[in-house]
Amino acid sequence: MELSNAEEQLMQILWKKEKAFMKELLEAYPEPKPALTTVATLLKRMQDKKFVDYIQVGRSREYFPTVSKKKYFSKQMNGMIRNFFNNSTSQFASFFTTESNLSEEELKEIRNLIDEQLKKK
Amino acid sequence: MELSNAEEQLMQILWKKEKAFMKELLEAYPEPKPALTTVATLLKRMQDKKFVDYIQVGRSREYFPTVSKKKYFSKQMNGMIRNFFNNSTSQFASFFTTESNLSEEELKEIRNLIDEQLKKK
DNA sequence: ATACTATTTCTACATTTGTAGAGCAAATAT
DNA sequence: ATATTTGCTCTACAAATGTAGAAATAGTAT
Repeated sequence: MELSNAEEQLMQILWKKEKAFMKELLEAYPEPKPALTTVATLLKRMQDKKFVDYIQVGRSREYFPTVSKKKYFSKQMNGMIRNFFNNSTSQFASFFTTESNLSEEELKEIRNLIDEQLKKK
Repeated sequence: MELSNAEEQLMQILWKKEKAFMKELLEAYPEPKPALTTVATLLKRMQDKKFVDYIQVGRSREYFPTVSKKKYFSKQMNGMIRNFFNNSTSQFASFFTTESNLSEEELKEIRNLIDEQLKKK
């Protein structure tokens, strides 16, 4: 089961905070903030989908993500690469390299990263 | 307005074919194929959303995408980069370079592409 | 002309999603 | 102890989505 948009937005907040109480989540929302019950509903659905869990701290719950941002992101990326590049990661990389309008500095920086990766091989 | 999942799947077919008649679209679907009317509904909604149009060819319609795959893809990518990398394309590239498990050959290939890009600057 | 075929459009309906009120339980302030 | 606050669960409801039947349309084969 995937996250809906509203759920993903809340996930972003949770990932940023790593863990948080209801109150903090609400505070983290930009205006116009949703009703507390709206967030509660989203949290519950996210728990059902196994993306969020909590620990009871005193009488309140501290929520936290059970799926790392990195892992979630990777899954999303793989989905896109599958759909748009026939599952070829390098084909995606090519497209990205030539179409993303990176600056000279950025390109150099990435080349350095690639060199480092290559060293490890 | 964004495309829903079912709509996006149909878009992929349309992008691949560039243009197609109803019959061809249906054929392109993997089993189990949806009902023809389901595809018709999706097409109509996609027309409303301005992602698809058609030309009348004789008595039948030849559908085609009005948004290129490239453009659509870029928009999706930008959304992800915005949400996951605080809008930093190079930060995304770093992550991708180090986390994507590209092979040595692929990394070299990409480095070459980057070099070519740099030459243009 | 008549029947058959291939859409198209309308309508329908179950799910999922976005949003939030009502009611309730528990902690806190007075 | 009583009122107030916090936040959880239940319930609700509109909008979006996935899916498709029924009816209308318009060529095509006979």
